[in-house]
Amino acid sequence: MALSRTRVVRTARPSRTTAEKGPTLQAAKAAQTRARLIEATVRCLVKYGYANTTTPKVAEEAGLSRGAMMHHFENGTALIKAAIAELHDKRLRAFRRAADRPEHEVTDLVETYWRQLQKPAFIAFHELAVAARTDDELAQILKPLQDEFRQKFNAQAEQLFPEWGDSPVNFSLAMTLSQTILEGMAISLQTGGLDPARVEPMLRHLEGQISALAPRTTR
Amino acid sequence: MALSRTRVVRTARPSRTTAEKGPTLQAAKAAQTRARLIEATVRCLVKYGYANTTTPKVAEEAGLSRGAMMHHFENGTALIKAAIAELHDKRLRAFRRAADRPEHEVTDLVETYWRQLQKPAFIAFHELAVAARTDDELAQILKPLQDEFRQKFNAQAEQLFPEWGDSPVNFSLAMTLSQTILEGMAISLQTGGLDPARVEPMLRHLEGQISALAPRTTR
DNA sequence: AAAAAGACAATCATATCTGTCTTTTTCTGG
DNA sequence: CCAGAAAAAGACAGATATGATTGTCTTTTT
Repeated sequence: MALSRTRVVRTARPSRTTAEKGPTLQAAKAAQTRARLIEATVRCLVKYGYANTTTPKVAEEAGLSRGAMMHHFENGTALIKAAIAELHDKRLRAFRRAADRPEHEVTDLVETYWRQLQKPAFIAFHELAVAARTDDELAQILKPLQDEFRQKFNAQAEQLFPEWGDSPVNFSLAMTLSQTILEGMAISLQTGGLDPARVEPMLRHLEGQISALAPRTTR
Repeated sequence: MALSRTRVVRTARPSRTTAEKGPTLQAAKAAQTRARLIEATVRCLVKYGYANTTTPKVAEEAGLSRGAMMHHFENGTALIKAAIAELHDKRLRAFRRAADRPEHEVTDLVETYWRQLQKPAFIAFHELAVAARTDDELAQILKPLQDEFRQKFNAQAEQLFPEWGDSPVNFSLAMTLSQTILEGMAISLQTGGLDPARVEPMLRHLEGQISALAPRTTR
């Protein structure tokens, strides 16, 4: 996609006259089309990778003409930004949903996050993260979101297992361990050719490690 | 770079008549130029990423004209292939060199591989691995090499610490654990925004884990 | 010294992506 | 029912990468 090659200072579409009248009606369908375009963008990120996610490809994936697409997102950059926001919200939403479940085993953290990482959203996110390494503009968008995610990840875990508050060192280690192993496996599974048979043993080992690091072994 | 868009069946350069006479001549300078181009390619992979590693960029990085470059590597694909082979050999060489050291602590494996992963070669390799996910041709080149590396990695470790031969389950786990954690950290350090302060504790924890998995705790 | 081969440089033609602009179609509300 | 705005489609020009071609100079080889 190669974020923004030109820096045009176009005024954002004025739309809806000056009188911000009724909340809206028919134009709510526009939101649906925007959502469709965003989903298509994510699909393209997974199928073609960031570099080959071009505006024609996204339009085709969404079943729309490129012109129509540019009507909803004036820029290819705007599309990527919207997709990133959507991806980020989805990750946080899925996490909060999982945290609301009644039962809370210490090792649930592992299983829940691992399931997360199996979804296309993570592949798309990693694709963006890799691209951001050599794309400053992308990096500036992504970096804060990554930090926020890790922070909320830890906050969620801390809230879920308050008994860990006494040993922050162990907690920090358990978090980094979980994130590194699980994300590392997810990436290796896609790119590095990690043997899928090795996944289960690793998950169990990680669970054992976390239990060992926990102040009170819950099981 | 977008590996090979056209499939030309060009005959390989005949060169040096039929009589394979003198083994060398002054045209060994060509090899030097080829090496320079390959190094430039790796540098570009690190600086610009795979997608933005274009033939003009490589030529510029090497201080050569694009035409001259195309003389040594008829294809952009050929250049990438050569760079991959070089990267692979370098990884294996560095590993064998480390294995030849006199002292062999169990945890040396961790330190050695971690040092490996800090070098640009790994960044370049990961850049290629990610691109290969959505590029079949690249994947076909890379996959066998990745498998070979992991196999030799394990073989090296097995040879270095023969006492592990008795418990293959633990050995397998230790290997996967090491590779996943170290590679995961290296990637997160570049893309995911892993806090560098977390690296040291993780290394020590991993070393502890490996020692615990070893049949005889060497220390 | 002549001829052949290699190294290097410059240019051309094609394809694709990008952003912008113009035109057509489809509503929606007075 | 019809003017007007939003949505959709299409057309266009600028930029860039790629492979191929051509030409020049240097270094071997004969």
